[in-house]
Amino acid sequence: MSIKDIAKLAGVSASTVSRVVNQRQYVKPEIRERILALVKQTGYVPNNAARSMVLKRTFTVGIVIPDTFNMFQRELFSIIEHHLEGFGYRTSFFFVKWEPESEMKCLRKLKGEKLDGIIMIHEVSHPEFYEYLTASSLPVVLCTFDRPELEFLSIHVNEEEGARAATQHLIELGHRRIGLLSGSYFSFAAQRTVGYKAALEAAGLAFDEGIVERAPSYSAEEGRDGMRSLLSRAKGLTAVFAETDELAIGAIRTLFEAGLSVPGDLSVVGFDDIDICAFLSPGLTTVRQPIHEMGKKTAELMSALIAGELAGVDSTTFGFELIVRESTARPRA
Amino acid sequence: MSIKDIAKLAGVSASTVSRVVNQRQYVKPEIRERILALVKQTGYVPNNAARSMVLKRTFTVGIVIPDTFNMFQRELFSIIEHHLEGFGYRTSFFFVKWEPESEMKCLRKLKGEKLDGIIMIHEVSHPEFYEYLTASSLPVVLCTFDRPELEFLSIHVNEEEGARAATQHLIELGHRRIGLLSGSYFSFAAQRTVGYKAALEAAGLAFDEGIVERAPSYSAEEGRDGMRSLLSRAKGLTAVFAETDELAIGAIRTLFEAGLSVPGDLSVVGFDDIDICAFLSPGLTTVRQPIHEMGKKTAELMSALIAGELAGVDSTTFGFELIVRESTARPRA
DNA sequence: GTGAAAGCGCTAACAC
DNA sequence: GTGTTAGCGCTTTCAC
Repeated sequence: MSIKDIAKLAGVSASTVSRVVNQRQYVKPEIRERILALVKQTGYVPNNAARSMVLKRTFTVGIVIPDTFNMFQRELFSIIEHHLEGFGYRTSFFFVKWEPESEMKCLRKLKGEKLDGIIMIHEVSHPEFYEYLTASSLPVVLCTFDRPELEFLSIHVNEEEGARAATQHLIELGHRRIGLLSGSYFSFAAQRTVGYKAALEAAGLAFDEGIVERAPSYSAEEGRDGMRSLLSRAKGLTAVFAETDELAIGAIRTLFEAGLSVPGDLSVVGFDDIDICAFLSPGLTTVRQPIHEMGKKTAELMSALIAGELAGVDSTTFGFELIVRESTARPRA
Repeated sequence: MSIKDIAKLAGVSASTVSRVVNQRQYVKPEIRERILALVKQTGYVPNNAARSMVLKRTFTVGIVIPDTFNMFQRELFSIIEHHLEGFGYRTSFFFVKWEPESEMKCLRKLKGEKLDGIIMIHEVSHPEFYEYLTASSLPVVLCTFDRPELEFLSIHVNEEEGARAATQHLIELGHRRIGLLSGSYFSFAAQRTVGYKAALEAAGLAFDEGIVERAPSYSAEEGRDGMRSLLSRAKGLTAVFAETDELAIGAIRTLFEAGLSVPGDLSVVGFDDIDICAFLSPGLTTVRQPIHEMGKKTAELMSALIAGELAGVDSTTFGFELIVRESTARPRA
């Protein structure tokens, strides 16, 4: 079923069908109705490829996301997809591993799709990637991180302050020896670590590398292993700040295996507030990112960027919310 | 950067560039090298839209998935995506809500993309959807469910037997009053319920609607609420079989809130073995679907279907594995 | 109001 | 071996 078939059936030219389908002016109501009926009856849908060839745009936004995306990113991309759809854009996902070859492969795919814009929910390592993004002058929004030196618009939470608040919460409960479970690669890890240090410093507590564990990634598995390592070498901990909820979940698992109770023996705080946090037992105290607002804003920025409506378009740093559940308590006397 | 630009730079025709890019025969090595160098230097990537117009195929497989996809489905689609890529196919996701309008919108999108094949990780309700799939004679694979009456290829686990094994495990531990937390819409819920009943029957236990709760969906939230309802009206339960892990996680949350311990006061079994199960405290006893094999097989079937290599191509019912962790134990004496 | 014609970037059949 | 040509399905001038 092509536009020509519809035209033939309606006894008009393809141009007229195109006008009707794209809601243009200047079509006799009678003919419009006839065509609309035919479209409905045949189930005709225009071919996107042909359409984007002539329009030189695809109405598609690419979202680059780690192939091991976690629940936080999963929720985020659903939200972005939803809002983008509201603006009339389709969404295309590009899963990339933390490897230069995977990033370059992703870049090739990106180019082949002739996207209208690109949203990065993933920090890539290869400079060539960002160079292409800049050189292509494609609309780009970084979501959940920033590269201030690169002049891309960015949507993210105040990572440092969030981590500071999480750590301060533990300090206020009376904890003095607070372990840190951190990750690698992504800038938010470094920022959350800065916040952790700031809270310690403000309370007059010394930063101790001996109670810091830097995991290679951010999964529950890494959290479990990282906590094992921490437990074996860092004595006297009464609390742990894990830089993501999944690290926290893994850490709690290790404590469970060691026969330690949370928060009885150790308090644990996470970061992100993924859906599952509220359903764990005990519920996880964590730092909530305003994921809905962030996703909505990301889609709005992208839409404005594509439309060239640059008034009021700017990066936004969102506030966080400390969600106190049951995984934190005063240390045992 | 189009093929003509490259052709001009290389001093050859577009056809020659096309031959080189698509690795066809009959190009003088010297010219081939020149073009390859130019491609690399300019970062030229062919335009997919133009390519698929003339080839009349997109090298893209659509995956239809619920917009609220859970961790099991999330893992599954990553696996399928990975294998499909190995076969040279791109993947395009279509998120659909459990609403007729959403399904029809999805169908329109599907048509506009001119896909090479469609994988359903989601049972839709609208008959028109399946009718289109059949009428279009597009390769289709149903993954994680079946519609025997529809003649599509299907990849799924033996739901009934898995549920039977889960329930039998509880019975063997000595449980006699085993609640059921079920869901709606999807056929696996009904199948798992059948397995639950079969196990009861085999043990000479009566099926009691009074200890069955049917949630509207399958999230942890529904599990929490369903368990609340069950707890208030079904007295004397010593165990619960939840038809998905997420329902089980929510159920455990309710028990925690009620001051009941798992497995001390109640045993809980889930189904699917999503990643997080092993990291919960206590670890969740559950029925593991061979997700990697299922995803791989789905991609293989799709690839074979597209290539028209129909030898040995058939639906497969996979076996399961009962994973006993810490959420199940003998009932209190 | 409507149709004819051109062209988007690419590939394949055919000519040379 | 290589170039010329036609055409995929669509939209948009530009005539009429």
